[in-house]
Amino acid sequence: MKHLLPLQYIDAVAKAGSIRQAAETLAITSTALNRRILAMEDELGVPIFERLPRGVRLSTAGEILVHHIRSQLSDMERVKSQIADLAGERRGHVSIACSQAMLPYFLPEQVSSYRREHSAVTFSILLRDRAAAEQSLIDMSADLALVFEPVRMLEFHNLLTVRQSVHAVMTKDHPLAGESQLRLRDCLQYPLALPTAHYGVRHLLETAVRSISGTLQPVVESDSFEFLGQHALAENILAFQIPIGLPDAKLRPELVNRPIDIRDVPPGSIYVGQLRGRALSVAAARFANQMIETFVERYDCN
Amino acid sequence: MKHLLPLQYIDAVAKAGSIRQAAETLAITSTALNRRILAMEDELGVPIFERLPRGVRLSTAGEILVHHIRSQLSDMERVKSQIADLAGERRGHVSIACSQAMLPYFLPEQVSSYRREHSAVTFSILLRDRAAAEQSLIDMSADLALVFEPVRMLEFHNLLTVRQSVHAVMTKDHPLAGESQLRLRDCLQYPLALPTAHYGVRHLLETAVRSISGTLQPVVESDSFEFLGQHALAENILAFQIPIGLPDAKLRPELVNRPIDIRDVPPGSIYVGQLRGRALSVAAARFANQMIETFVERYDCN
DNA sequence: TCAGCCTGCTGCAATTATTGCATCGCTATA
DNA sequence: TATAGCGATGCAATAATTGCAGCAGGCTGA
Repeated sequence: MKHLLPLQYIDAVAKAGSIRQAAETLAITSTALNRRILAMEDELGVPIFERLPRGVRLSTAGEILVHHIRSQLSDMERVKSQIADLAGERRGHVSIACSQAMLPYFLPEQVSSYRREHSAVTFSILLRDRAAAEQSLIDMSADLALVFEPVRMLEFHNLLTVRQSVHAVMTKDHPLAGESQLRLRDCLQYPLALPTAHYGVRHLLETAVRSISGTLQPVVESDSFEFLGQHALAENILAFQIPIGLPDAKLRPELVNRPIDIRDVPPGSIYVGQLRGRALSVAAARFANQMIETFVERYDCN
Repeated sequence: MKHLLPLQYIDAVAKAGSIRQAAETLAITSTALNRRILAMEDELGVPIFERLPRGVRLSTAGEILVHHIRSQLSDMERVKSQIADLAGERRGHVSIACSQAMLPYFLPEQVSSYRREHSAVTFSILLRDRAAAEQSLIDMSADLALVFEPVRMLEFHNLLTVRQSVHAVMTKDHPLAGESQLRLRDCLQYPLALPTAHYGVRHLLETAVRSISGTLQPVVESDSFEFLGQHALAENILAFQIPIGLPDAKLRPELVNRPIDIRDVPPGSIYVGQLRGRALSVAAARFANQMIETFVERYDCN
C-alpha cells in the first residue's frame, strides 16, 4: 500500500537507528529518506527523531507516533486479509512469538496442517523468551504469542490456558528411567542440564528447589534447547521439558521422559494470547482457533 | 497529514455517493479523484466502489476499508492531540453527539468552562437522536455521546449514567402549577406538546401511558424542542423535559416545571459514552472527565 | 593531535508522478 | 428520443520526488 510508505519509512528509521542504514534496507537513497522524514516532522510540527552524532533516536513524540504507525500497518494487513477473505481467497500472514517448547513439534505440525488447507497463508515463527514475547505483541511484530509461564500480562489478552507439568528427559539407560514418576529430590542426585534463568521451566524448578531449601547446580546451562537436549543425550544427564516440547515415544525411542511429581514442582501454564484490544487478521484468527482446538482435544485446558 | 489524503478522498467519495460531487467538496477535479480511486483499487486488487449509473456505492470490501479509514483518521487526530499535549499545548478537537436536552444549558456551560482553561481546543456539537448518536460514534464522526435513553448499546462504552425523571413544563398560570408533584393522569387532562416518537422523553411517556391504558394525543408534535417550548409557552399547554434541559428558575421566572410522579413515569437515564475499544484524544478524555465530575456533583449518578 | 569515518543535511538537475482539459461511452429519466 | 449526469481515458502541462555531489559536525583510534 503506497500511501503508508512514509509510515514504513519512519518505522524503518526507528528500527535502524540511522537514516542512512534505514535507506539501505529500504533500497532508496538516504537523501530521499531524509527529506521524507523532514517533511513529516514539518507536517507534525514536532521533531520525530533526536539527532545524535551517530544517527537518530526517537523523540517522545516519535515514540507515540511510531506506536501508532505500527498499529496502522498491522491494521492495514488485517483489513487486506479480511478483504481477501470475503473475495474467497484464504491468504494473509501470521506472525507468532513463542517459547522454545513450541518449536520442535507442536508449531511445525500446526503450521503444516493449516497450510495444507490454505497454502496462500504465510507464517513467521519468532522464538521469544516469555518477557520478549509480550514485547513482540506490543510492538506488533507478532500477532499471537504462545508463552510458557509469562512474566507480566498487562497487555496480554488471553485466549487459552494449557497446564503443563515439568518432565525430566533422559536416555533409557538412566538410573531414573525405571520410575513412572519422579520426585524432585531424586532428580537432584544426578547431573542436570538446565535452560538459563529467564525460561519458564527453569523458573519453576528454581522455585521448587528453593522451597525444599536446595539449590540447582546444573552441569550445563544454555539458552538453546537444541543444545541442551543433544548434550543431555550424549552425556546421559537429566534435562527438563514440558509435554508439548517432547517428541513422540515412537519417534525417539532412545529418549525417555517422566513427569515430576506435582507436589514437588507445580505445573506451569502455556498461554495463548494476543495484544489486548487488537483485532486479528482473518488468517491469524483462524490459525488461533485451530491451535486452540488442538489444545483442547489434546491437553488439560480452561 | 498528507499521507492519508488518499484515505480522506475515499471517505469523501463514500459520503458523497459520487466521484464528481466528492471532487467538488474536496476542491479538486473529478479526474484526479477518479484516478486516485482507480489506483487504490488497483493496489488493493479489489474494487472499492460499485459503479452505478448515477454514481458509486461502496462494495463490501469498500465498507470494510472505509471503516478502517475512519478509524485511522480519528486515530491520527488522537496521536496529534497526544503529541501536542506533551509539548505543553492543550489543543485538539472534541466532537460530541448528544440528545436535545444537553443543548440549551448543560453543554454550552460545559464547553465554555472547558474553553476558559484550554482556548485552543475546538468543539463540534451534533444534535442526534438516540439511535443516530450511536451511529455517529461508530462512523467516528463523534468522540463522545450524551444520550437520553439510548436504543441499543452494543458499540457503546458507558462512562457514566445519570438518572433523570421527566418534568412537566408550563407557565405559572397553568392549573397544575400549584402542585409540587404531578400524576400522569392529571397531565393527560390538559393539552400537550410532545416531541416526535424517536425521542427518549416521548418514549418514556408512551410506555407510561400504555400501562394505564391511555393514549397520548398531543396538540403539537415536533422534533424541535425550541419550537415545542415556545409554543407551549404561548398557548399555555404542557410540555415535557428532563432536569438537565430545564432553565434555572431565576433565569426564566415565567416558566414552571414540576416532576411527574415516578410511580407513573419511571426516570430515564442519560448515558455518557464513547465507542467501545476506541482511544480518546487527550482533549476528549479531559472534557469527558470534566463533564463526569459536574454530573457527579450535581445529579444522581452511578 | 589529527586523519578517517560516519552522521544528517542541502543545492541543482533529471526523473517521475500528478493534475486538468476535453472528450468518450454509458444509463436512467423526462 | 433527447438530455443530463455519471465514470473512464488520452494528452499536455505542472508539480513533486529522487539521485548525485558535496557540506559541516562529532566520534574514534592511531
